[in-house]
Amino acid sequence: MTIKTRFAPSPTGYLHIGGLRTALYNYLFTKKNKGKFILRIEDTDRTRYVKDADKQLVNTIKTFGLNFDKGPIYQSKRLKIYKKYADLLVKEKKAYYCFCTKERLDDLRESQEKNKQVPKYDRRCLNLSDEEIAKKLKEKVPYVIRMKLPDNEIITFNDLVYGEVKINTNDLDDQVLIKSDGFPTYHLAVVVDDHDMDITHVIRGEEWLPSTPNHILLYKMFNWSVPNFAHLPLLLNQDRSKLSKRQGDVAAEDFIKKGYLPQALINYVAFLGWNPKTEKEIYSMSELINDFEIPKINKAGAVFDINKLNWINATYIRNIVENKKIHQKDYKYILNFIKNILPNTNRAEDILQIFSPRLNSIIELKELSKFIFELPNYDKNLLIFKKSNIDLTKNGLNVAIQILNQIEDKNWDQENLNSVLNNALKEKNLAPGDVFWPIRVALSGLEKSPSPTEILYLLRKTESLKRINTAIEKLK
RNA sequence: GCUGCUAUCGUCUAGUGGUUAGGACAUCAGGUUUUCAUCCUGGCAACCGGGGUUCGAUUCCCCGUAGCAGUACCA
Repeated sequence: MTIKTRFAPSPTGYLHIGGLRTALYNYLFTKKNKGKFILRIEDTDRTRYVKDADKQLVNTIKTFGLNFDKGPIYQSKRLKIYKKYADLLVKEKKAYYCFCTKERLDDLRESQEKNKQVPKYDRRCLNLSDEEIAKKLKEKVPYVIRMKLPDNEIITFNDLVYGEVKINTNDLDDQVLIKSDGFPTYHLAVVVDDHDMDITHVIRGEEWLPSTPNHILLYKMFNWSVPNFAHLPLLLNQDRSKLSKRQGDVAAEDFIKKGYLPQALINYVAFLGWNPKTEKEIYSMSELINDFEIPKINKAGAVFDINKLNWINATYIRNIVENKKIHQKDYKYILNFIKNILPNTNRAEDILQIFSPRLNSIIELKELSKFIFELPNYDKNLLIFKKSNIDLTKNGLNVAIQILNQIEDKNWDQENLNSVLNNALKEKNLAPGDVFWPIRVALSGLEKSPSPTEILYLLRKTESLKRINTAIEKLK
């Protein structure tokens, strides 16, 4: 049997990082088993619909390389199908019309909570006579359709991640299937669609575990075969609550905008709740596909840790820059990113080369490279190395000016700069701290920066000499 | 409240009826270096608690405890 999975986000905005992981696991499982992966847009809540969020979602999923075989399929275009099935259940007395108003439902819940009862629908409309129903329908009283749960029945299912789960129907509610606006709820739509699309494995977040019995009941009411379920442990904030926007970025797009590489994010997110049981940490998509197995998924929620993401992203960046020939596409991606955040330079490649070892995300380049475009104000004492003094520093800078001046523009590269400076150091018997340190400060104005030869190279001759002269002036 | 799920370093995790409980991130210290970063070396750091079962339990069972989720005409 062909494996079929789906990722089914609702278009309420960005792609949540948890959603990204759900999509990823679906994708990995599907590819591993040579199945089909469907994208379905669950747009049944018109009040939460965000314009074009669906397009954004599709784009984002694609930038992560999670290509789907079919879709996107929109639930809002399948209204008739859901209604047909809901009507069928009503006809078979497996579901019923409910005319209760929102107000009554709210009051009911309130009083139940006050009396420490389980808040659930009291089935007032279950026993309406056919005449009463017909009358209300004729009067166009708004209604919903609710599923009728069996009493005191234990629903057992075998979750691929959590194992055997048992829930008594008495603890469940008669879920609404069709809302008063005619749209289906998630519960109906998900069951109808997953059946309709021959989904074999439903891989979704753990928050759905408690309502899975409702879904199973629905499958049984329709006489459909029940798919496999694999519920995924939740992604958590630092305080272990469900990952939410409150405590930092949760939109996958935001990470991309900050210069996290899609493959790094994929790599990181894959390891949140799943582990290949090896000690390898860096996995490409194809390696993930190869090693992915549902039994290796953990049960406990995982805290999203930006530190580890930073490390993985930094590792990817360094690797791509060090092996740019192998990773040409990724290298270009980074360069393009740099051109976007630093539009006023034609030195993107040199900047990347020099700063890549100190980058967690590409956006950090903006801050790190600032001094190249504008020399910051700095205290003249910063020019003097801790083991040196003002006279030695002045001397060092003057020597630097002299020898740098002799270097021709065409020879102005790191290797040459380095050897010329080192030779001068030897010949004149100067300490590195009297030459390299003050040059570096003169050029960057910073306490911490890349090495002097790197900055000299970035700044080129004219600007470098100008900045060193400025430093000498400061020391007078 | 009710129902369900979960529980190994701060974090992500590996692992076992007998282990010095392993790795990675973070952190700390040292080395390299003109600073920073990279890189290298090393250190600190965990089996939620209580009962069983057992010669022996972090591992199996039970009970607690804690955390989380669900409890919508949201998904």
